[in-house]
Amino acid sequence: MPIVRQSKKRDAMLALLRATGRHPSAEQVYQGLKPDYPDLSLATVYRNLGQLCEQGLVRRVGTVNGQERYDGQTAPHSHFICNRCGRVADLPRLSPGEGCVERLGVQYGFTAESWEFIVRGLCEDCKEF
Amino acid sequence: MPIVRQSKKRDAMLALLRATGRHPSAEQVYQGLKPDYPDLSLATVYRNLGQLCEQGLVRRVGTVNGQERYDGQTAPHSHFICNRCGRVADLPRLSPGEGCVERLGVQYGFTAESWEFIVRGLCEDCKEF
DNA sequence: TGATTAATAGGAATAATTCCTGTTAAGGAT
DNA sequence: ATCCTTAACAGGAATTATTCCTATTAATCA
Repeated sequence: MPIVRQSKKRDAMLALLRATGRHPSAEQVYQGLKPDYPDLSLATVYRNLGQLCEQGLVRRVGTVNGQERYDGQTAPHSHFICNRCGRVADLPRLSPGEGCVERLGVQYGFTAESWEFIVRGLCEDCKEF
Repeated sequence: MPIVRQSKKRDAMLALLRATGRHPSAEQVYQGLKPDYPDLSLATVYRNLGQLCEQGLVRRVGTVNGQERYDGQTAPHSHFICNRCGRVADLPRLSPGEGCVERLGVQYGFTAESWEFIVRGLCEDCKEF
């Protein structure tokens, strides 16, 4: 595991992810930073997203229309995903009882590293088709 | 929405998905049926998986290593996904309190169509690295 | 200030999924 | 039973999100 150096672009990515509530895709992060970093490469975005996830600073939310979405908010919470427009919205924490996942791990023999609750449906705007 | 005709291959896909507990990918469904249906096409597998999902007979479980996984079990339950070997296992139903999602829908303005709880970590075999 | 190597751009490569064209066959109408 | 409409299909091409590769740049430490 190599040491992590300071990187302007990675810092900007994390700042963007923390500032937005939109749970952007890699492409959207790229488009969002391209104006400020004209020589930004999409490969750099993917590499840094992966690294930020490994560091636990960013979470993968799930794939929407074939594209992974990322979240810079690390406090535990859940997500709503619109099946029509692909919008990802935050929901309050929704989880089974305290210690529930741990007990299941013992029972089924796994070690839980993370868990998530996702609601899918139609958002306010898409309801009226 | 066109009428749904009887199809040997689609029936076989559904039977396979209902019989297995492995939550296979499209490719795995294809490989599993190829012996019995030598002229089966991967495009057919994808098309029928999509249709079965629309009909509510099959559920998408989530992407593991870039591949979507499918589940023929429609009774409500949750899933464990191994971060190392990609194994998907069933867990008992884990959900927030009765009516909780409905209340959130009212509060946040969405219409929920489905929800899922996913635990990720290391399975029994992968624990010992 | 120089050495080491993480970070990067840019473009090529990979691979899951979708699309397209001509053919086959399910099932209702005759 | 036979004809008609069109859903289902095979096979292969196209699309596209993501990863990989190579040479270059720059962060950090001695």
